[in-house]
Amino acid sequence: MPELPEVETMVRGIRPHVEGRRIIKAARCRCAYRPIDVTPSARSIGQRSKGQLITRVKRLAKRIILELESGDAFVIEPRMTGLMLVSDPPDRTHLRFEWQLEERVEKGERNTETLLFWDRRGLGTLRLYSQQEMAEALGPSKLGPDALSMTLDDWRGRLPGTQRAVKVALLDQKLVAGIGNLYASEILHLARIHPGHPSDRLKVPHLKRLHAATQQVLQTAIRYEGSTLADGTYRNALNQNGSYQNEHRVYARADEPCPTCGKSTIVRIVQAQRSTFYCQRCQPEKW
DNA sequence: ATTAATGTTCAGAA
DNA sequence: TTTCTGAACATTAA
Repeated sequence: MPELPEVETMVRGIRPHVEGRRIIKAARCRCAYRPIDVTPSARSIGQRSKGQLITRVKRLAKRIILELESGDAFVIEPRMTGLMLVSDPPDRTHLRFEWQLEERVEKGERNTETLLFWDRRGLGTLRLYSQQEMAEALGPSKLGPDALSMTLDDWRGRLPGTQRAVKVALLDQKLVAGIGNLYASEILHLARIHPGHPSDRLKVPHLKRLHAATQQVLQTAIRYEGSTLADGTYRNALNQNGSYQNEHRVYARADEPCPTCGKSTIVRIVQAQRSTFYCQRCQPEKW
């Protein structure tokens, strides 16, 4: 499920193929399933973006942003199973959106001319925003600071504002943006914090560890190009597996020995209707 | 053959 | 106000 590291990997993967290139055509794919949720209408998106130069490709939290010379920007939310590809897709039945790009020859090589959005479950969304709409849709009232830009002071300023369990708070994109279910468990294990700990009762030493663990887990996961889980859904821009799943400390490792202490086994609990994995010895409830 | 589970986000309820 | 629940969806495992 694309979280921050997976989306960052997609962005890095498509950037050299897409940035500085002109859009010939942007259109929804006729898909065997329900068409992708787009705003404004697919026709309007096609008209407004046709002929536009893609000036910059960037990531914000779990979203991919394609900035155009007009000031408009595509904002793509992969949600559960969406992928941005510059290669052959896993199949054609789940293709949702396609950008045909102007051909370009670089160093004697012909680069990809098509950018694809592929989405098996179809929960992903695509928007074409004006600058003002962007500021509104991605502003502080909708989205907290990006997880990688969070400073210790940001953590100290934001977590005490809620009594919710820290694992649940980490999933709140208004509080901190980019962390999802998988990395929340990984970060808390590295930080040695119990997932049920009330956010507003975390002390400064915990917040320091949380800050450091967030940086370490997300940066490392980006180096490994994200996590491809057992269902094999997530792939990078070239339709290749990530490899951070081999480094997971706790996620989906119930009943396996804890990689830190080797004595306890990882347990699975449910919080806010989602799985949480942790070590009862390394992440004690009280200390 | 049904049913549950998967996890992100939003709308609407508690 | 804050927190929680269910729905959207396709696919797989039980």
